[in-house]
Amino acid sequence: MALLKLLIEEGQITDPDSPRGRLLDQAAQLFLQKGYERTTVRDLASAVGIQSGSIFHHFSSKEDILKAVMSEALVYFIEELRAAIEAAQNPRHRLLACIRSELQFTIGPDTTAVMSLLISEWRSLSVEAQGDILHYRTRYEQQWLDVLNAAKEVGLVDGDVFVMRRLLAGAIHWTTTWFQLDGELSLEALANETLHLVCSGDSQT
Amino acid sequence: MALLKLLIEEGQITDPDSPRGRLLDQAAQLFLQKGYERTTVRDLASAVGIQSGSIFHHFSSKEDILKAVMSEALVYFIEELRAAIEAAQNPRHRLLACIRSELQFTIGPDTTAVMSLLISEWRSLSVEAQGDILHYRTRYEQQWLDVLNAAKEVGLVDGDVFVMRRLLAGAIHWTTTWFQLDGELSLEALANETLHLVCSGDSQT
Amino acid sequence: MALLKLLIEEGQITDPDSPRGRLLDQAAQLFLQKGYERTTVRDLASAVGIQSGSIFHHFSSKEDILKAVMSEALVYFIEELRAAIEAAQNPRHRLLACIRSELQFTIGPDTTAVMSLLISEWRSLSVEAQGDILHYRTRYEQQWLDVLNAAKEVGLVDGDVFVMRRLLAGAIHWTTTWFQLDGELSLEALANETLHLVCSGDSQT
Amino acid sequence: MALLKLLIEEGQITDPDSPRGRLLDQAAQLFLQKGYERTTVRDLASAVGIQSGSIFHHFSSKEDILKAVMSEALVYFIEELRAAIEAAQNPRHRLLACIRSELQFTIGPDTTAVMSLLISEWRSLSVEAQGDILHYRTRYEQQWLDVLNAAKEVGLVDGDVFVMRRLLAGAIHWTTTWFQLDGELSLEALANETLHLVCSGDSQT
DNA sequence: TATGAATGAGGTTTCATTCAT
DNA sequence: AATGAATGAAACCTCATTCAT
Repeated sequence: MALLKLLIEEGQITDPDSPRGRLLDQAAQLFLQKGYERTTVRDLASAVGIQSGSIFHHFSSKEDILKAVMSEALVYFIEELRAAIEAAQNPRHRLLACIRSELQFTIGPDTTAVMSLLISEWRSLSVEAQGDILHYRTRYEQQWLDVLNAAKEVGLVDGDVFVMRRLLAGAIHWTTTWFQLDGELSLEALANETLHLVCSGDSQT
Repeated sequence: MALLKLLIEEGQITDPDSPRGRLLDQAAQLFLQKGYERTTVRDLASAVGIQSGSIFHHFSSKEDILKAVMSEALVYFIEELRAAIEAAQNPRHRLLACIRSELQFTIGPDTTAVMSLLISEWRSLSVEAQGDILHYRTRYEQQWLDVLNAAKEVGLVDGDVFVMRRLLAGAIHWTTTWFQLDGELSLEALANETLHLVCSGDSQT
Repeated sequence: MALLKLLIEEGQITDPDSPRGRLLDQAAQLFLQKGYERTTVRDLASAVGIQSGSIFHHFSSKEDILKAVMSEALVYFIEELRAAIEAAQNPRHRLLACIRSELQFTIGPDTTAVMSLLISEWRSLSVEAQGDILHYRTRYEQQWLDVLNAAKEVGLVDGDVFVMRRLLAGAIHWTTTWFQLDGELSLEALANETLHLVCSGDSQT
Repeated sequence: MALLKLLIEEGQITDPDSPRGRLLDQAAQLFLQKGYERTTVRDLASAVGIQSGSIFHHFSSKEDILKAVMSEALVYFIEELRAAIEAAQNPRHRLLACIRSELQFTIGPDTTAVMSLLISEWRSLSVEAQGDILHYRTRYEQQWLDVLNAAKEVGLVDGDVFVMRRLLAGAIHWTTTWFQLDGELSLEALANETLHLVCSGDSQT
């Protein structure tokens, strides 16, 4: 939260109380609910309470909105992940922090829409736009790989770290289709269960 | 393959050499490549080499095509999964058979498009159509759950089987984003690696 | 009835038991019910129990069907009207015969659809086709005018016979919107009431 | 005229100088000339001088245009008829007022298209739309019936008023097919002639 | 900044008609 | 005579985007 405010102040993320920010929020919701293509600029405008023409004072095109949603989400995820990793004290905790953070992004109350969009609407971007966003994704993934490599070096996990990252990514992203935050399984428990997928670990230090 | 021919003869799956079948094949490819919404019926018609109006002799609407792609795929997956399970000789092999089959559907050369569509274009169906297709999905999932429950009874896996199925589903479906059939990792090796995610197994009987 | 058979034998009207005749019958029903434009060739084919392509063995176009329905109806109406006039014994009865006949065409059980079509779908004909059919209409109207002129000569009616014919035509055609054959008012009573519109007559000889 | 302006100011009828109003005017002309089905939205758009897509800013569908034409016409007819009846001083004059008004709607220069449409394109409305419009028609007809019943009470006419109304409606509507405003017969004379159809009148007070 | 009417390209779908079988 | 798949023009309608106000 504090981190989010900082990023807003720095101008890296749009203030959610500004018209542009409200637009981005609603866009994330609607794009996820109905899909990018099936969401019309009019839908979006009326969700925000403005006229459709007015949207183009804030964004140059509909795709520009999707790009902004994605890139701002990634900026935030990158920073949040960095902070979580830094706060952890050993390779195992750092790996758990990655898992917990990504689960949080995926199924936590505030970011679930944008996280899912990154995956579900990737093809809705033009090739050029994909290139722009890929930049951010690479930076995000690099942090995961660093943590996994470190875990491998101390024998916490073994096997191909690329494959491992991908199996984990799949398992985590998929939670969006079934996990209920208010269900019996807590996010923390799920994070632990997910950690066990890759490190059949013993003591939980 | 033999199974596929049987289903075609029984009329449960459209003959891929018929006009309707060619349409379904191309639709699966295009819907996956460009997305359902961004694929126009004109695209589809020209991919098959007919006029756009002619499509509506075979299907009553564009959505009807997507429904047919999905339901025929599921009919095939259900039968293929059943056969694979029946051919396996113990709970461990049956679970491996499930994993291998679903990996095969996901990244094997013939079915990858339709398997991915089932997930990526689910929201493109109207609610009614979703209900129709859900029928098939439920039958498919039930086979997985039966196998996982049997595995749990003999102590092969432990934990919540629903959660386990879902983590596995996520991991497997995600392979579509990264796995290369002609890469270093074989499908069989990946299946084994995936099995280890849930059963930290011992003897590989 | 006897007259109808005669006309069929003479080939002036298509035998209603032939495929062509069944097509014409159904066409009249459907064109009236749904309108010519909203009736598709497929509707028509399936009403008759054949395939849409087969219709074009009997008629060269959809409009050709409408033309045939109209011209055959007029051929029959002309002859029926002539017979009714000839059977009547004085100017008053001849006028009543005209009224009764036209009411019969309009609301009688067998001809109501085709009679209404002549009016409601007139604009659906191309200009050329209108010219063709107008021929028949003129012959039909001439018989009315002859009877009205004769009635005027004996002082039965007065005023402009053209105007009178048109007021009567309107009143009679309009019955199609409200008259119930099985209601309280008989067709004969309605004919008499209609006659009174133009000849405030006395004795009902 | 004054009445029309009032209704426009009240918002019950669209201002004919607004884009929507121009659209309605042209629609009435074209629907009558070519028929609703044969009039395309492009025809309509080009008659008004806009692009076909722009029509859908004003109406949600083509049928919506037809509905609006009909309901606005009826709103006007209802009010005009009411005013005409109120201005007349005795039952005979009130009946004449009804006849004259309806003749005016039918063959008068401004309303002839919409009046005819109400009859000729009724079947082009969906069943639901017919229900909506029927509302207005009923209110219009009730005024006629009230006047006819009052005329019957004072012995001006006799017979079934429903039948009488329908014979009159038929005769009046039919004038659209033959009456020429600039011909020998004046509208006033025709109104009187029509009145005589039902009340074989005496003194012409 | 905001509006909202207008654009115009392009989408899905319809349907009379053709023609090889 | 009949079939029914295919045609292809044209229908209604959608929607991102523009622009005068």
